[in-house]
Amino acid sequence: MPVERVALGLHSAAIHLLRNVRRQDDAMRIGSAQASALSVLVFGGPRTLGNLAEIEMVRPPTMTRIIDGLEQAGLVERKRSAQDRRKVELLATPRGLRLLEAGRARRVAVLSQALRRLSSAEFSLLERAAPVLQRLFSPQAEATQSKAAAGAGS
Amino acid sequence: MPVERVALGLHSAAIHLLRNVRRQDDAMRIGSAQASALSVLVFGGPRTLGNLAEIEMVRPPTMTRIIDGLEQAGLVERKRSAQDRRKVELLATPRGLRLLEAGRARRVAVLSQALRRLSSAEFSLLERAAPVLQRLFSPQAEATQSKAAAGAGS
DNA sequence: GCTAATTATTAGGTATGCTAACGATATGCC
DNA sequence: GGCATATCGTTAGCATACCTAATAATTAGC
Repeated sequence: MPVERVALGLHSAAIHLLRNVRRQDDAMRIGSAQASALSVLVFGGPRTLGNLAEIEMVRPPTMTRIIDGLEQAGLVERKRSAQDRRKVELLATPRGLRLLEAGRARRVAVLSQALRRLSSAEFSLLERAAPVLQRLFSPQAEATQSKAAAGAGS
Repeated sequence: MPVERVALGLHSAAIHLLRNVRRQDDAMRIGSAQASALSVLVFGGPRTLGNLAEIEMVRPPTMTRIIDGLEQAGLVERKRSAQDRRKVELLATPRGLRLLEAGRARRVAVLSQALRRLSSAEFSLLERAAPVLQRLFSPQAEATQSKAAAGAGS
């Protein structure tokens, strides 16, 4: 079955790719869940804690603690909603934005460096494969609305 | 820079791919680190704790506890090496093997199902891209040498 | 045979996930 | 208006997974 051989290959490649890229996040000095949550706030805009928990597919108590850390680090601000005082609005601070952009640049740099080691034929192959891979499990393809385009998830 | 666009695309695709595949692992009732370590033992054969820690890119104390859990669950056996009594040989039990094969089948099924939704041109593209992607961050490409064989780490 | 290196473990810290229970607020129903 | 109920976030307590530092056991070197 070639389908399953390709499936195994893609699975293994994805694991190794992320494993290497993720090392760069250490420089941010925040955990991966924090980085992912922050990226949603930076690239997707302010939202409530519950909404962010849903997007990140974690339970509210988990998000409470993720945000605790980000707030202590001065990367995110909590603000009680005026319309509904049960809700807490979350927004990235300028410092959070700068941190995330620097991290994204580092991640892309690692990947780009690996890509530059390829022959031009191999690179062109990946260039055409990338959009197909993105569609494979794109949020639109599923019923669930998954984490947005963020570009920094974990 | 097309290189960086491809890098971003591959990164995002890898995140979504693994997120979807990993959901299947919940059925195994063991954590992802345990599943990954077990898969190395099953598909790559017995090895020492330190060697496994290196392959999995975690520190020995972390591997000690990962194996603690697997041993308690009856999926892995510890055995002092006869040649060097400092070393601990790890090997998957028959039950560990069965569990992992069932899990692998589920993961591959999810991926294969997604692949089957592609056109034959798209599939053929991924078929050729998969080996290139695997080489991108393959252990051989790095300084380390012993990490090879595994074949299924997660 | 004493010293140094290697291997795994224990101890203790942080981050990330969960459920259950709670306080504060909003909504609905009478 | 007022009470019951639902919703939102938090606290409390538990599990997994990662780390560094220190320790015990064993092997290797001189």
